[in-house]
Amino acid sequence: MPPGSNVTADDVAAEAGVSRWTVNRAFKKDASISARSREKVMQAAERLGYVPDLRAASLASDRSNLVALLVDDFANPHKLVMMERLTRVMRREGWDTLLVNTLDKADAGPALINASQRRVDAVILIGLQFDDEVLAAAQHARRFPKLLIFARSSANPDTISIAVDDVSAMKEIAAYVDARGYRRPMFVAGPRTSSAHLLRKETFRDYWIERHGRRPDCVNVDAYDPALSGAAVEAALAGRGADLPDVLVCENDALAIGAIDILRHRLGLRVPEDIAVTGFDDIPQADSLNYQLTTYRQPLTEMAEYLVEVLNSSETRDFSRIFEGRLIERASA
Amino acid sequence: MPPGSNVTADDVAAEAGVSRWTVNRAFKKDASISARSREKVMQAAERLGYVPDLRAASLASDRSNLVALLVDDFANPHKLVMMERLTRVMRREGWDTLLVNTLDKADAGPALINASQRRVDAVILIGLQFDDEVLAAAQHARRFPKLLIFARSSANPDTISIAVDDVSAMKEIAAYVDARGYRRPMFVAGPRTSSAHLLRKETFRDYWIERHGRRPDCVNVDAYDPALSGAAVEAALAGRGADLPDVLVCENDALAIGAIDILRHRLGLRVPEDIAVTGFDDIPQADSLNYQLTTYRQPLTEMAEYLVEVLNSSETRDFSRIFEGRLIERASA
DNA sequence: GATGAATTTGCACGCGCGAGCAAAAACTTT
DNA sequence: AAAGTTTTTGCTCGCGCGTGCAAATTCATC
Repeated sequence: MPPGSNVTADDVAAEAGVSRWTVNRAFKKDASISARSREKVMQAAERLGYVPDLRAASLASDRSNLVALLVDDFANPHKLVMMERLTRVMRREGWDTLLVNTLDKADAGPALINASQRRVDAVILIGLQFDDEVLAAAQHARRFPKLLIFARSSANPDTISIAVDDVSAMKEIAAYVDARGYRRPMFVAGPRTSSAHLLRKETFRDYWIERHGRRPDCVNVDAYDPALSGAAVEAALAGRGADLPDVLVCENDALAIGAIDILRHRLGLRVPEDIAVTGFDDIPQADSLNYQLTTYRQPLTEMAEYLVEVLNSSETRDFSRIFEGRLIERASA
Repeated sequence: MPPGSNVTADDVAAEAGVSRWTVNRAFKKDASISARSREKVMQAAERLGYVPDLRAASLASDRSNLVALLVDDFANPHKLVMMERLTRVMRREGWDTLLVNTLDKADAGPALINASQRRVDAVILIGLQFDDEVLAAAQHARRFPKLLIFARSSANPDTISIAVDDVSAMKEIAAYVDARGYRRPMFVAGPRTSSAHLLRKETFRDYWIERHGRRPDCVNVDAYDPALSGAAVEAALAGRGADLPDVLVCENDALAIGAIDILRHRLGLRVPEDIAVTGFDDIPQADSLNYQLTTYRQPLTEMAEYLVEVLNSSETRDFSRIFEGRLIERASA
């Protein structure tokens, strides 16, 4: 079947002895059509190898059932987990996913325009949030789609955020670390982008200041990349002699894993005996024998299902919602 | 800008004082248009927030510039690397990516139909290949797109395979292991799917039989998932007492990493002193301090660039091509 | 079997843009 | 400045389907 020869609904209509509209109705979920003619149509379609053209459908109906997934951070294994969960749930509900690699920070705007040209119904950011400039670009885009932030909280009223409560989650981690008797924590933070991104770090800091009157040490990493995290931690600990922290509280698992590798293999320290480590996300590796990382799990499936609800809804209210995660206690802290 | 109000090329044309066709030409890369009117159009477009509608363009031109990326194996970290590389290169050249989660084996057919409804110009499989049944479904699909296999060789004449030479790569690994003096290898293989998939395993086996007259042990894992790999290796080694292999030759890094974790943390063995391990793919973790995995690297960027060439070409010859990879020697073997 | 209600089917029109050609405009050449 | 050449612009028609309504058919009821 060469690319040129397109079977259209008209062909199927002729084959089945019905009108073109009946053919297309046969492929709609709950269209007004009798079982008998649907059957006839389906058989004819099968014979001819017909499948409806979603481009045309989308053009005519002004709904694409397509969402853009913007990802800028492929070094973080958690992205893979989130992609899997999202695409699985979305596909089941008839939503397709446009994967857009936001090459770098400056590229977020063009990436958004790119998606906009396909007339996506929504744009999803996973694990990060829109810069204000990007948001402005989005608003300017001719067809302003829903802007969803998955697995990150955001205070921006123009976006819908589906995430766990960073504040209460981090408080739980802090309380856990505190209760375990650790007294010299160091926070390992990811890249500093805008506003709410710092929530976890600030929450931990505030907690510690309130309880112990001291501001915990902190190290910043430029990306959620285990290799970079390791390097940053090593640099931070170099030259401190015996004055080491007793626990590294990491903004997420990607950072934690890089830190653990460095502690063990470069600094010759044991985890958790010499330095404990906590993460966030509960990526698959966190549960591996090698890391046994104490971390915090978000209910991703539940969140993904809610996200699809939001996609399916035509209301325009603010759908932002906070989910309950839970601390996963393992050997690393 | 509410969803209903669409700015079309006509609006921009009026604003700029030109015809609609001039507007659309202004957005085409090398269209026949004067610099002056393109400038006029672009400014008008900017003012109105206009971006061309790719659905309509695709409908009219019969080219979508969209490819479907079928992924079924989100447990393998290498998928993330390949996705990044592919989307990066493709986007630069104006190709968008539809990420299709092939939920399970039986779902490959429906996934293909799904993609076909968006009239993708090509379907890419990464790291696995089409089952024969799926291929049949694809052929049946009304618009038969290019079928590409990325990072796996395939003998099927209807598909285009872009990969390294599994046979020579595995021979190189085998020779390396052999030269290092290992004599009791065990091959850790991934899921058995069709035909060429077994290439690595068979190549290693044949090499070993030829050189040493013995058939190496082998363990099969149901998916490229470190956790499953660990379990399978543990089961295979249980009850063998001191009769252990001296090297695990793994079909890829995902399997190797799971194996290493088990060897170290469950069986109390050292890598490579007690048992060495080799992988395939050179995923980021292979280079981590923790694993230092000897593995085989494919030239992914080069391969992705070639893939885009294939996409851009309108010829129909067989574009399959073999690339040169190289052995990355690290501490694990 | 006639009547009204409910279901099913058919259709005019439009979604936004591209191919390919003809008309117009802008340059060259003599 | 006229004629020829090249570049630029405008336009007809069609891509395949959805919306919303009217016509036709089927079903239920008495």
